[in-house]
Amino acid sequence: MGKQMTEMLKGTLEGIVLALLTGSPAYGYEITTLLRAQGFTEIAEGTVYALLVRIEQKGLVDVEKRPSEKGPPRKVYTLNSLGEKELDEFWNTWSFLSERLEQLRTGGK
Amino acid sequence: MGKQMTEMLKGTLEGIVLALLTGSPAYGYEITTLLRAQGFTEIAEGTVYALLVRIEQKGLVDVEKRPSEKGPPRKVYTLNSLGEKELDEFWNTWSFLSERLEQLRTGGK
DNA sequence: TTCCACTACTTAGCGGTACTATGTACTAGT
DNA sequence: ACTAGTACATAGTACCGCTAAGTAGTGGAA
Repeated sequence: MGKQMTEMLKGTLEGIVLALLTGSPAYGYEITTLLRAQGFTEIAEGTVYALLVRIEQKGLVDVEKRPSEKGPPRKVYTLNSLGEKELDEFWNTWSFLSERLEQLRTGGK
Repeated sequence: MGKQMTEMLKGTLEGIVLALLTGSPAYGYEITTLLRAQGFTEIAEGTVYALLVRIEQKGLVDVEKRPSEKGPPRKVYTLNSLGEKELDEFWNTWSFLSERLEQLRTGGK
């Protein structure tokens, strides 16, 4: 992964994962493949699992363990109300930053 | 500063400063006030100076010391060709991330 | 049956960046 | 003499993504 992207993902990756969870619960391995399908081809597996531990400890998601047909049991994450609130704030923060940057790019000093 | 914003600025603040420097050189204190005027009201002074040291050491800017009418001498930073190249890459990285997030926000799973 | 690939999760240690807090130094106004 | 504003510097901290390595289960190829 490029260094720029690595740094830029700090703070946004959590929002991306929370956004992925809206509406449809998912488990770690699934989220990793989802991210890769979305273009984040170089996201490290460990990064995702560590992030999931974090958002679980922050109480943003509910977790349920389910058996898998092929491999160890899955940990399925569901966005809860606290998580939705956090996601809302994320979008606000993102919008602010995004607007400033768009302004900067189009020459608005 | 909100924690979300703090994390999200990682990787983008450098790009923002480089963008601010395109066309018009500036010194640290000036850059800090410019950032605050753009809405980044809680950017810490120390953050900016540390960032300037970094981009100077990476060779992205040229530096010139100029006396000030009111206070210690200023260090004026000018974006050089390497800096412009870095800024280009920054915009590419930003565009990629921005597009993915916009897609996520508008329900595109 | 041994080996490999895929699925699925975990964790210790590292590097980079923004923040906190504090300090230095110079000028001008009260 | 004191304060506010200008201007820069830096040691220490926290957070987060990456690297690397591991554990555990299933199924197919050799």
